[in-house]
Amino acid sequence: MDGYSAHAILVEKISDAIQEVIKDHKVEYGSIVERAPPDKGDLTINAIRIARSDEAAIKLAEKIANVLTTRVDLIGKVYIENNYVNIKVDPYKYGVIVWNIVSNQKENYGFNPHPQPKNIIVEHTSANPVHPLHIGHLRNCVIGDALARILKARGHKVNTHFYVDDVGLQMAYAAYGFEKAAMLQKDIKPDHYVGLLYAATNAVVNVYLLRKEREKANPEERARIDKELSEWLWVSKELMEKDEEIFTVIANAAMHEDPYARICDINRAYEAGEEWAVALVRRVANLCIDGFKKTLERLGISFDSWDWESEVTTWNGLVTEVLRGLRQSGLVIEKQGALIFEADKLAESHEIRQKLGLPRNYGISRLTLVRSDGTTLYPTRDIAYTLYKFQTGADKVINVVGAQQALEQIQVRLALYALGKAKEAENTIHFAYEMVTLPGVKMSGRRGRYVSADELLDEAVKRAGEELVKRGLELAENRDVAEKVGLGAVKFALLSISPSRPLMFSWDKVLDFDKNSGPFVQYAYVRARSVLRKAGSLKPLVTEGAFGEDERKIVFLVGYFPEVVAKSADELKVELIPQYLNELALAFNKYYDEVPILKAETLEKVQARLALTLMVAVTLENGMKLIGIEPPHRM
RNA sequence: GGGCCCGUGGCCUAGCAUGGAAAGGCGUCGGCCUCCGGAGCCGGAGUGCGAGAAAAACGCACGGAUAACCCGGGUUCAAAUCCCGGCGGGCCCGCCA
Repeated sequence: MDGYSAHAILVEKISDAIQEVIKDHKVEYGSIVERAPPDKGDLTINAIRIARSDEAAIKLAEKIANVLTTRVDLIGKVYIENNYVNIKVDPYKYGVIVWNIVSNQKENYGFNPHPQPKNIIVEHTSANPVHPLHIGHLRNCVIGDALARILKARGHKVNTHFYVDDVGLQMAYAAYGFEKAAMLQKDIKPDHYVGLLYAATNAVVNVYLLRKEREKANPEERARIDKELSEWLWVSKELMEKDEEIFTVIANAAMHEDPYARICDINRAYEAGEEWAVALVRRVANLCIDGFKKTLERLGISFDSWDWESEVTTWNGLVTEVLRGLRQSGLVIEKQGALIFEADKLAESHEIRQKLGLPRNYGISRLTLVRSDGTTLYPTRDIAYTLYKFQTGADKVINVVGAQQALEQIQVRLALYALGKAKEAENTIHFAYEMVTLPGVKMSGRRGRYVSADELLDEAVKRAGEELVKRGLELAENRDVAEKVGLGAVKFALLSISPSRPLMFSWDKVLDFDKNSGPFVQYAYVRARSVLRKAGSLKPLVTEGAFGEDERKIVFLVGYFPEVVAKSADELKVELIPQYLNELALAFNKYYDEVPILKAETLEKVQARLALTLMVAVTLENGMKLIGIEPPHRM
């Protein structure tokens, strides 16, 4: 059997058959054949949407129903309800097609190539190498990874990139801390170590700067400064409690010099590529990245490319080129030695707004490109980086970046326009996701306040292990199972909520083991595999009349999978996959409960049901892999 | 001050681009293992008082319970969905990233 999607074949047949009947009506929307709600069959056609009036809809529905019953052999039953034509597939005739495609595709089932595949770069995670990955990054990471996998399953050529933000003040802060405290030799995971250095330096320097500012401040300003100061003193206290030694060493060092001046010097020298600064900064950054890689490896997430900001934007002169181009655009002004890009002016153009999909009144502000001391700012380098991505051959660039950065992402695209890179601007997509918030506290890397990804994963695996023990499995022999289940729970939870929705973190939400969860899907999969194992030498086989009404829903759902992949990829909706998997798992669990598989009355029935079970197992497995969840063999 | 995102049963989450039957889960109550793995499956929707042997029905009281689209307008045959105006929560408007 050719083809990747039985569902597509089915829908095409239905559409062809009803062409004649609906040709007098103007159909303004994409698909007239939709999925039906539960208990209304498999597919549905809304006659009123086509006919536009009640009486016409009734007649039209009848005509459609007639045509479908007589002309589409894959359909088993058609009935009209409230102006809807509800359709049930013929479980056997349609099931054979689904079975053939699944049998051919096997571990690739779900692969559903786009007619025009593209070269796509997915940039995600891209955490600053100054602290460990925390829950927010984890949301980014898990979404980005799944997105890349899904786009590949849609036939696109995908490259994942991690942008290492090694240029900028934040890096210099961490480097300063490292310079002062390197001799301490802490025995902790390197990124956590760097995180402590970074937070301690931030606290020390902020207190230093605020005190200095306070001396020359007038009374009103003092009130504000005192407030900030007391907050940073509180942060300092927290950090002292975490690691007194680190904090003290950095605080002492800062008493004998101007720490901020030193930090700015590190920043300037690093950007200029001076050897001493490069050695210092790279040591810290690499320490942190070693830590990232450990976490990522555990998550089963890897990158095709690690792009060092310093290399791909600064030292190679690309950012200088960008600045030259922007100056020529006439949209750059100079103010006290700093360069400012008038993004707001460019955004006045209706045409550009439209092309970039900006809402009419979206407020755009100016963007400082270069500081008075000649160093560049993050968005400036980001413009260069975006160009760099296209230079490597990408048709499309997807940036998985927090929604807080929406304005910056738009400014970058406006800058591309100013540079005459309209195509690049239009093919740069900000895939925004909302923050993960902790109840009560505000997460902040600078303040050392975060729940790290490592802690979260440890806790998840620990809880999964406890569940295993409850079910009589020895933990010692099942560490890998606990790992898969724990991580599966976390990933599923992070993926099933739309990225546009803010996520209030809670252990219960992220570590769910009930329905609508990673473990639930894994469990259904394990059951299916277990049945197949028990079948021994009995092979799955589909013979005449193999599937009946009992199998209909599952046959339909399995056939629908490649459609979900296509939709998920084309609309960049990762959450469709976990939703689908939950639905299939639910349907299979029900089937498992109600219908005997190995004890079916005839050999043919047993083999047919094994075939169904195999299809479910393959689909669940492939679906889980699409979102980076590992299917366990037992649990 | 301007802008962006979010607001769906007690709680969490789909649905909104393309208007047309509001879908899952959690919780709660009650069932289902001589069966292939129970991390499962199926079903239900309140409480108190009165009279009464008891149940149903009934009456009274409280409640969101044939339980939900933040509120108010508008467009439409039709609005959770589109438009306008509010409200609530988050975020952004930096010579931070």
